[in-house]
Amino acid sequence: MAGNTSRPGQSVAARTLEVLGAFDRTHRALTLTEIAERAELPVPTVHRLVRELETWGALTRRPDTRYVIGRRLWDLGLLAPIQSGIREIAAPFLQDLYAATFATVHLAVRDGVEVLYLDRLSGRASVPVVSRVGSRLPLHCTGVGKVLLAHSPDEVRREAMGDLRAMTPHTIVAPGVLDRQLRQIRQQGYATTTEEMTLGACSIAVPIRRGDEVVAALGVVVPSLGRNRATLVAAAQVAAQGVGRTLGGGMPSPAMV
Amino acid sequence: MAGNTSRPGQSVAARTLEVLGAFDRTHRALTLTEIAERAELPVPTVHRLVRELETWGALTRRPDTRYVIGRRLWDLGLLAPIQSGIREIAAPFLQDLYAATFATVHLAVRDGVEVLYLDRLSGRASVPVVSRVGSRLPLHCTGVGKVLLAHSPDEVRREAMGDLRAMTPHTIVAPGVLDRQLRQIRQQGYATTTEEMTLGACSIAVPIRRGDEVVAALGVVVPSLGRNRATLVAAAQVAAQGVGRTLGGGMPSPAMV
DNA sequence: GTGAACGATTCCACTGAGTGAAAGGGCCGG
DNA sequence: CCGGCCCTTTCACTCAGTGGAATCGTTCAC
Repeated sequence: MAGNTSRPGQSVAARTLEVLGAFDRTHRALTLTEIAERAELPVPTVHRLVRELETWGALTRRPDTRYVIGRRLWDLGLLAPIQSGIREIAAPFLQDLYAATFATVHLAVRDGVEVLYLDRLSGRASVPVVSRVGSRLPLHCTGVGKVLLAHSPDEVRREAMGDLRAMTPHTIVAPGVLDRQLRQIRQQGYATTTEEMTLGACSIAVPIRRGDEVVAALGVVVPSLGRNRATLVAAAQVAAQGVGRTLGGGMPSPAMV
Repeated sequence: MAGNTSRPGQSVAARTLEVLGAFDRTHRALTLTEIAERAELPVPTVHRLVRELETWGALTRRPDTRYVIGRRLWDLGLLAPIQSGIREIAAPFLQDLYAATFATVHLAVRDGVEVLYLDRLSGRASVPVVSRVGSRLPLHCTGVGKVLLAHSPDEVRREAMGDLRAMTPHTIVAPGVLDRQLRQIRQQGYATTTEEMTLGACSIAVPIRRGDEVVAALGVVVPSLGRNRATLVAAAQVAAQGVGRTLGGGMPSPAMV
């Protein structure tokens, strides 16, 4: 910045972004001092930046003097290609699937070695689940994750296999067992989980294909699979087919995520 | 900034935000030069800022060298209180309403003298509508808008009445007529529109209350009202009651928007 | 094949915007 | 009334930011 800096080499733009970066899912409302601590910047510096961010609408100040992400950033976030691609196309199909099953329905893509949840519909009566729109979970213990993992490049699969953390006593942590499951998932065209991520929650998931490539996964979460497993799989597959058809068979473009 | 500036008095942070501000619904992917034009900044300056934004994840560069809003800003936008308040609470009720009617369902709040759409569910079979999540429309010609207008402070109503633009031949542009409608909406507890915003689209809308205050509105869009008007009103009211009950009767906090 | 046109990059002499310790307010709770 | 906590403002100090110009890389017309 300009002279007198305690940490030279960091630009003003970077500091501004650090301030925004202080906010996350577990820190949605921060005081000036908290932002300064989390961004590792002096309070007066943060104060100046925060005022500019507030003026522009990136942050909003609540009556209790805490800052929260502002409406303008919300607007901006909605412009991300994530939002306009698969998510919008899939939305009606998710709704149909929800209407047919009244279970929590998920749309997810792979982001590195994690599942990124793009959309979720959950009825009041549904099983409580941890996933939220925008949240990331491990690939190996969720239905959509296993589908995506089964259709990932070897490289990704190897990396993911290296860290099979147990989320519940039912989580599969043996690479051999998981590998056998993945093969089966590719064969039968769907994945299941039984309390592997959350106790009391089971799921089935199917791939969404653009042409030959699996670009996303669609999942249904229920208290137990039992006798309606076939029904759920059928319903999910119909919905996934529909999304895939609407996506078109064209070249998968990175902008469509 | 530092010396040599063509437009002194503008901070680096402000310029960085100008760069982000260059993106909007009709400009989702911009080249460097386009950003520079829209932000009214020299190309090299924008280039430097854009690279920092890309490094941080606020922007993503597509293969065709255009920039789009990045995933990290999407994440950040989801943290806005807009997202976590009414929207999440209402989501299951919207889904129930959708499942019951298979019509496009809206959740909206008033933002100044406009309707801000917080959420939308639309089945494939539904009427095409212009609203999208995050979009804003005039208050006087949409169902949710009329509900919100009917329960607005006099000041807002006066301002909105001053500019009744005709969107279709059916749009109500006479303040007297609209005022009478608003009174009726307050009495009967719901609003209707018939092709006032889009030809071929009618709607009914009901208020969502937190305690006594109307904090949002819930709307259903259908091709025509006809004989199932009563059914739609009933279904929407049940859903709106549910949302209101779940919101709780506490002090309406601005953070909940 | 050539060169005009356009956008993305890089350079670098020039300078005023940014910095942050310190001091000043404002608001509790004790 | 005072001590603690957080927000806000001040201001001497200084180097980060600026942007015109030059360069590089494509694409496209002829």
